[in-house]
Amino acid sequence: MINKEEFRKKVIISAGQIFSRYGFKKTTMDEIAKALKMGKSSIYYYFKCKEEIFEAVVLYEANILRNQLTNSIKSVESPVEKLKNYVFVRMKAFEKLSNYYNAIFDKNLDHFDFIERIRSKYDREELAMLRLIMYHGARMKVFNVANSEYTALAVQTALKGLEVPLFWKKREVNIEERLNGILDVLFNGILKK
Amino acid sequence: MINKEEFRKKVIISAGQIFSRYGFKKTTMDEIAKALKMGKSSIYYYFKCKEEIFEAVVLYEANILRNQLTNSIKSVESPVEKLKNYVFVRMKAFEKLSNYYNAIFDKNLDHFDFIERIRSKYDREELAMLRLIMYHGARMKVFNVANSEYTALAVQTALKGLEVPLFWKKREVNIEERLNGILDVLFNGILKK
DNA sequence: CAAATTGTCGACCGGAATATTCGAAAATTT
DNA sequence: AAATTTTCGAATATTCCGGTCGACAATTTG
Repeated sequence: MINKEEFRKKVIISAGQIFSRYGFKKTTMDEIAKALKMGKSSIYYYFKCKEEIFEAVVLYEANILRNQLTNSIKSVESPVEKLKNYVFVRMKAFEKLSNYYNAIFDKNLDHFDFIERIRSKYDREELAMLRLIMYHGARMKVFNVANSEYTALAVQTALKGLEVPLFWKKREVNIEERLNGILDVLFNGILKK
Repeated sequence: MINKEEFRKKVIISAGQIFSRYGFKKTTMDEIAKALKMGKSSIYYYFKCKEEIFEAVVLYEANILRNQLTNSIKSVESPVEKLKNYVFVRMKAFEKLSNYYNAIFDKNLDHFDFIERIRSKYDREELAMLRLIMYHGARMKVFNVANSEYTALAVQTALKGLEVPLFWKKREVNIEERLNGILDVLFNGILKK
């Protein structure tokens, strides 16, 4: 291997797929090793413990999500489209990530405080992005928002409401439907008539 | 509970969902019990062991599949449609079932010989269905098959080829695409010009 | 080349998780 | 109220799995 960092990334990607399928607890080091065609012990040369791998995976995925979101709003001009894109990409990502969360909320609440740190950092970033969208929409006289800060917060809260059924395994509920509902209400309450 | 059989069915359905998600090994009796809102020990009143539950689940699912397949070919008249329906239903089912198999093929090859028994019985039934379709198609002068027995065997072999990437976790490959490819080739080689 | 460093791995350990048992007791039937 | 069926908590037995260790292969250094 040329580079230690290089190999760590390989592990992260490989382990990420398994974690996302089975969650933290149900994923074994043996599986990760086998997926890498490697002895289990070798992995410990690159990572201190299983938890460290998980942490790296979450960090990595969070980064990808951030980029996807940024791109999704840069790719269109209209504020409406920006918001729509943002919300859809976000939901898609969280749907995929729900497995990670299911695993965490199981028991190990004490450990994994790093998840909370990532989460709150991400929350702040999200708020900034949403505020930007709101501000931009207001500037272009498409949105009717008095205070973009507060409106962004409201939107964020609504989006979080969508996560709940995603993580609380009530899969029957059609998320897409709800999402469209929220967007509909949102726009009709926000758009200039 | 009115009836022991009734309750066994409840267990089978509930456990089936968990097995299909996590496979045999990664599914715990605790999870099954919790899903049933029941003490773990109570389940042992109805089933001898975890393996017996799994066996019952597989049996149950195989039965459902058989019915779905029978219905799918009864629901249309045209031989082409019959074959198409059959193949699609079959693939859909196997996609769903792939988790069971992943779990089994992992290590426990010694146990679970009952799977092989089910499998070979199912194979024979499938062959019979396919032969019927072939025969019917020939009768209606839509298919150009000399020996429906051999043609059915060929079709079955092709279908099994589709399973491989399904179970061997090469999820990237688009199965639907391959399936359409196979059907295309199949019909153009089989249909009367 | 040899010494040092880096990387890989099999074998092993101990604690945790988990399947299964058991007896007691609740619930239901007789 | 006795008998039977069903449930369950606690205990047990067993397997699993994260992590360690030392040997050694591979590579680098000098």
